[in-house]
Amino acid sequence: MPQPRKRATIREVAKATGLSPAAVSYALRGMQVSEETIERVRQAAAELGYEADPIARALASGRTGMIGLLCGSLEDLWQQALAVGIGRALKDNDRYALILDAAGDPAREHTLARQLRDQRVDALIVQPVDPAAPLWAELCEGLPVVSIGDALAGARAAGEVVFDNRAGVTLALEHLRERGHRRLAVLTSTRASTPDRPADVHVMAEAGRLDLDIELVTAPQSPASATRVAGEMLDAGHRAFFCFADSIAYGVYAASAERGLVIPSEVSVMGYDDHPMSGLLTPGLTTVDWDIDGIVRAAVRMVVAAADGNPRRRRIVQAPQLHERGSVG
Amino acid sequence: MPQPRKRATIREVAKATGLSPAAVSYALRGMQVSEETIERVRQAAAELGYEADPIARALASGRTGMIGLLCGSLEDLWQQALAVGIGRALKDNDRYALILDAAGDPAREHTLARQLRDQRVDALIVQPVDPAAPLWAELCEGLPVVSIGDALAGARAAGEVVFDNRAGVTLALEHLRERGHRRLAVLTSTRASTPDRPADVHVMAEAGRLDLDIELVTAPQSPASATRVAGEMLDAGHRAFFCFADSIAYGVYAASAERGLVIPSEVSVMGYDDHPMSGLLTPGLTTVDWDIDGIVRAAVRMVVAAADGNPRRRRIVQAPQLHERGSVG
DNA sequence: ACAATATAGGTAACCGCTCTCACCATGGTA
DNA sequence: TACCATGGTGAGAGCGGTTACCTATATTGT
Repeated sequence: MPQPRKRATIREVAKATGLSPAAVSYALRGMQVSEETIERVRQAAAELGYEADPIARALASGRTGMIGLLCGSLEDLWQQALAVGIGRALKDNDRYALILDAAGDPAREHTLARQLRDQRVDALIVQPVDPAAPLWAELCEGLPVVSIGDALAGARAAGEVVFDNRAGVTLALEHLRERGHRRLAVLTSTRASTPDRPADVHVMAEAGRLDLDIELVTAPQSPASATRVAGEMLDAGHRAFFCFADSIAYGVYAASAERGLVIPSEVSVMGYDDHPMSGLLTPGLTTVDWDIDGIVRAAVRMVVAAADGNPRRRRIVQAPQLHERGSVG
Repeated sequence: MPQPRKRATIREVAKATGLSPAAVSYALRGMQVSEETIERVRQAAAELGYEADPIARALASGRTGMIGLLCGSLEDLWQQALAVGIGRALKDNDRYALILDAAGDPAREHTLARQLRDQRVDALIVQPVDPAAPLWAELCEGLPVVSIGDALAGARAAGEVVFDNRAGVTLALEHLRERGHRRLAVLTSTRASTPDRPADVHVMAEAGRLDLDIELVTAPQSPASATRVAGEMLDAGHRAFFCFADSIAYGVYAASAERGLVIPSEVSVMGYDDHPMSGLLTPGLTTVDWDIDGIVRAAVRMVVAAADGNPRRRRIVQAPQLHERGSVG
């Protein structure tokens, strides 16, 4: 049984002002009515404590004013930072975000994405776990989608901020090579879990080019669980790491400390993504930096434009930058 | 203009099965209809690709199945961890969370809380910025609210997981005192920003009891900005810190490193909240631990029960624990 | 065999708002 | 004087479900 809603409805406001509900609706949104009527309605609404019901509004108009944000995996600190940044930026645009977490699971991503569409979000920002899913093509029909990270395969996205991961990988591997590391442990995250894992493929290709001896392992993104994997690699004799997320690199720090190994003299660590924390560690984590503020701004600008009905349909390719801080010896 | 929704409606399913819309509605929710009919409806729904529209459902029933999560300030890493944990735990309960961020602003908290209510969330978890706001009393009428952190003043909450901050403060200050620190810089967070800041008051009281010389400063919760404040205190000669959030403590680490000061031999740092990262630093951050998993479990259990209509109305007082890791010399 | 009770499903009134469309004053134009 | 834009306004039909209430039919008790 619906709980007793004591709130005023638009009909009561109509009655109070002697207007029709329709007129009130228009007045409150400042359309098609005279200034005088608007003022009268405002007054009455304030007195009755009337506020339009967003659910009813959504049902009738098909719009909500909300923007969906579907994160790939909030376990990753960088993605957390991204989500928080986007939330704040949207707030500055008088929009508000509905944040959901796919938890790295393509099936869940599928479910939640449709759920957001059904919630009538005006637009969607997504950091796809599986950018190749047919889902996206379906979703992009009738809902502006802005993707961050990878481009959506075969879908007409309303905007894309893609990371040039090939360049990022090259940057990282070349840096490690220059510093004299030939044998590397590469800890990839579950985030790059597209079917064929293009980033991993590129890692292998670059390894060939640079004459590197690589062991590739999948690690969970949470620092705590990454510590275990990192420990195993250290015990196996690895001393140089390329981690596909800064939060994984934190695990290498912890595992090294546990074993009394010093970074960077004994162990070298390279991160990826540049989380705000990375500069605070000792030594600072050398990492590949994606300009998180720029990404946030670009994505938000695109999504707001799209939600307002004028999509830019632009693709911005984000170039990586090597941020050297001293964790590679 | 509402975009063309090509989706099947309940009426189409009714037509296809030769039943009334009502019967279909019941069947899909497994009430009042025969097994056979249910199966028939399922079949037809699957064929038509029918899925109930959550908005329409919410409008008619006043329920959504969603649980609102209103965070005090997602800038704080600990609160991020809490939010992620709650999100996952709710997922395990087949519930899904709508996450919003008050950004430490009471006014925003006010707006968003009402917005969540208007969104018809079945229940609300809140980490109040201002637990004394009259808002809560209003909200608790007709919506189960579970609060984490502080108790809601004058409101009938559906559950409370309160932190015994007095005990936590005492624990921290006594530890620092035992280790021989008499002059302390206390960096409080904006999180405890209730009008009278009870935690701060207690700090001063305990300082008196323990004969401590305290300087109390407000610091932003983001590590990067906390670094600046910490630096100023270091430059002013402070060498012992009590930080009211681990993320602030990270700032002390960074500021110390910048100045070539070594923790714990030259600088002592005490945190508060035990973020997952804190164990990964070198040295590990000594902090006051709140058993985040326990909090998540308790809050989620309460909120799910309340959303299902059987509120427990319990108050759990969370006891702090000193987690010594070596950052206090 | 007949009243009493379940049980399945139909009817129709909502939920609170938006939006199309028809209507009605105006005042300017032919 | 008749005619047409013009722009404010009201009526009413949805939006896509849910639910209280009611009617048949099947089941049960005596």
